[in-house]
Amino acid sequence: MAKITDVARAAGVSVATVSRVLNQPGVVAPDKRQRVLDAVRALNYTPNTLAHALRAGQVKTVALLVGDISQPFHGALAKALDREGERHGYRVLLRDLDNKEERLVKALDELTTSDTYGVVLATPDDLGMAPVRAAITRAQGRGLVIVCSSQVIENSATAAIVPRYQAISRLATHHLVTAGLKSLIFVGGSDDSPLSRERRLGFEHACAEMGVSVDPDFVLDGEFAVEPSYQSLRALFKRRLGRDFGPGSDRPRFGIIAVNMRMVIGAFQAADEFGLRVPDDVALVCCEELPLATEWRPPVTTVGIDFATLAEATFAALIAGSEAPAVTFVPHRLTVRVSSMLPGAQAILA
Amino acid sequence: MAKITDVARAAGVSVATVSRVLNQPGVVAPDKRQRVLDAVRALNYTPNTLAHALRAGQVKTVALLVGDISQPFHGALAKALDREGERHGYRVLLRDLDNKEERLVKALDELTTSDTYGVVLATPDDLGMAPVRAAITRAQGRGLVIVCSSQVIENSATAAIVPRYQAISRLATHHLVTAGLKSLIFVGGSDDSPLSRERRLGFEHACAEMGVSVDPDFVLDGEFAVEPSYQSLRALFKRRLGRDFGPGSDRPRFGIIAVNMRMVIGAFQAADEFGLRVPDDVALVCCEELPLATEWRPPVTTVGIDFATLAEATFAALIAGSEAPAVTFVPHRLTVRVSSMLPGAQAILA
DNA sequence: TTGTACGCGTTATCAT
DNA sequence: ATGATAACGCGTACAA
Repeated sequence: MAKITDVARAAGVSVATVSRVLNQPGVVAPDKRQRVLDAVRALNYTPNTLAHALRAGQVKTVALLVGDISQPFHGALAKALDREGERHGYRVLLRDLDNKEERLVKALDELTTSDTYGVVLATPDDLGMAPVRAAITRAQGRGLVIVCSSQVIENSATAAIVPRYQAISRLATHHLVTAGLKSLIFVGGSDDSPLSRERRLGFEHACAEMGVSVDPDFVLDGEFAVEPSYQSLRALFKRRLGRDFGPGSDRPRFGIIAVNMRMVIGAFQAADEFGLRVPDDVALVCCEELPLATEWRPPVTTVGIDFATLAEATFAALIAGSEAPAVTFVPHRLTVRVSSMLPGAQAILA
Repeated sequence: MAKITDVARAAGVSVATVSRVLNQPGVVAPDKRQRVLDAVRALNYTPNTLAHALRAGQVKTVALLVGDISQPFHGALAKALDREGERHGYRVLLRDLDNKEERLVKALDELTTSDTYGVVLATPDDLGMAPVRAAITRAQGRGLVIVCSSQVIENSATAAIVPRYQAISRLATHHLVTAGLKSLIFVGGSDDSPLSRERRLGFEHACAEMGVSVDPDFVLDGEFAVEPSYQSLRALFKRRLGRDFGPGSDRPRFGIIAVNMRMVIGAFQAADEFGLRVPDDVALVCCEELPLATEWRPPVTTVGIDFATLAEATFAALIAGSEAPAVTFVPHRLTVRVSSMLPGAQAILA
């Protein structure tokens, strides 16, 4: 509660001197400097952030507008951003959008440069719609720096920090084909979403490259959730299992590429219901890297990005402001775990 | 970027009138009032939050200090707090503690009344340690309102908003015993944690009340994670399954009470490995209510609190400040799902 | 009802 | 090297 004038009085100097001691050390004479520091300690003085920011005309806060913070993926992102922000002296304001477009527009319209230096957009939902783009433009017009950590927004001057979605599902598919699998199931999202389309293309391209045919029936919409993934896989198994792919007479293994961990869970449950074991009967890869993938039994092979790297690139773009590149790609990584290993290979892990 | 003086000039009035139009509607003459509102629109004026707060001496931001935001439980809490804060005009600043005591102390020491109105503490870790209590006291001395949404902090003037942990595990246990189960396994945490002790007591009290004996071997430490829960259950099954409890000759069902969803996952995996089906061979209850419990297959019976209610009580305590009651209990609820149903009863759901 | 002027706590400019 | 003071944008007491 002590202010700079109190410190000045206690130290017997002017407020200007106190300010200098704190901000331009070395300019003030050693004796006065010491007296000021003593007074600061004695009075337990802390500069008023508000007054500082008002004077400086800049706030060290970034708003994280996130689709659904109760999803571990977004939680991990928030965590990484908080850590990275700490390094740069920024704080993170959290706004949960509940995956609603109108909440995003409202949240954007409420932000000001007096609250917030910049905004991090992170939602899988399509941000290309006119109302959203308009809200982004308005916010930018108010001087806010906006960065999107999930997708490239077409026709928008918003810096994007994105994984290569297509390359990720392509690598995941490649991994399974390399392991000798010929029958592959892709559990993705609806083609309405540009991101989902990207991922499906990655799957199909990889299959084409590797000479594996894609049965349209094997491309499923799991709606990014457990139940629909389970249901669609179950339906597929009912129709085709033992006829077109394993386990039939010779029980050939087949593969599943699932986009996120919830879809992986759905896949495990469907497989389980048909007596299929992972990885003995089914090899499985997930296109996002979360702690749960490691904790799962068997541990799940993933192709994913590192959240710390994503956060780092995001802050770099925020700080660069309008100087930031339009698109920054975040590298991804294939982490092979038991879920996609040949039964014989697992022992080598130990 | 327009300021109040710009609006005043455009409307041909003084800044005081503009301020009044915005803050004390009804005081200003209708014609001037309209001119001001028009000017506000035309200039796209937004009051400067910083200057406003500086003048008002109060900030409408609360800091959420959370153990690990990548856990869905904490994510759900953050989401609910964001929503409730919105209702009261507050924003939520997120700080992830990574379950580290020193991070908590540091985060608390960095907060000021010029940044933050109050602080919500939410971590399962023990907050009773001296360094933490000291940091809390320091923060309170600086005028911050502190509320703890996870536990009662002994010897501290911090308002607590807490579930009745003991009652929750007790109700979960009661539910299983009522369903006719005599062999119960409790997957909890280490007794080092006060919260874990509470939960274990709830389990034991319920057993005592219901005349069910507690085998100390059946009280496990799952460390709040998948793998340890899986391992400890697996070890127990190896030693005792088919000897002391089902499935033996007559395959009696038995029950598992697990504290959180990660432990439930571990339990499912251990059960699966021994060919035990939920709920046919094992009935299962989880002591926290998360979306994943519903999505799981089979859906998991839970005893848990409602996050919206928790958030509501938390903000009530924040706003009440020193007038807030020392402890506010959040009601819990038993939601019976398939995981604990008798095989015959499941059909009735449909 | 309306306008003038001051203060919120800082920092930077300008003298000294 | 140091001190007095203006300015950041707003709300309100006081005067008119």
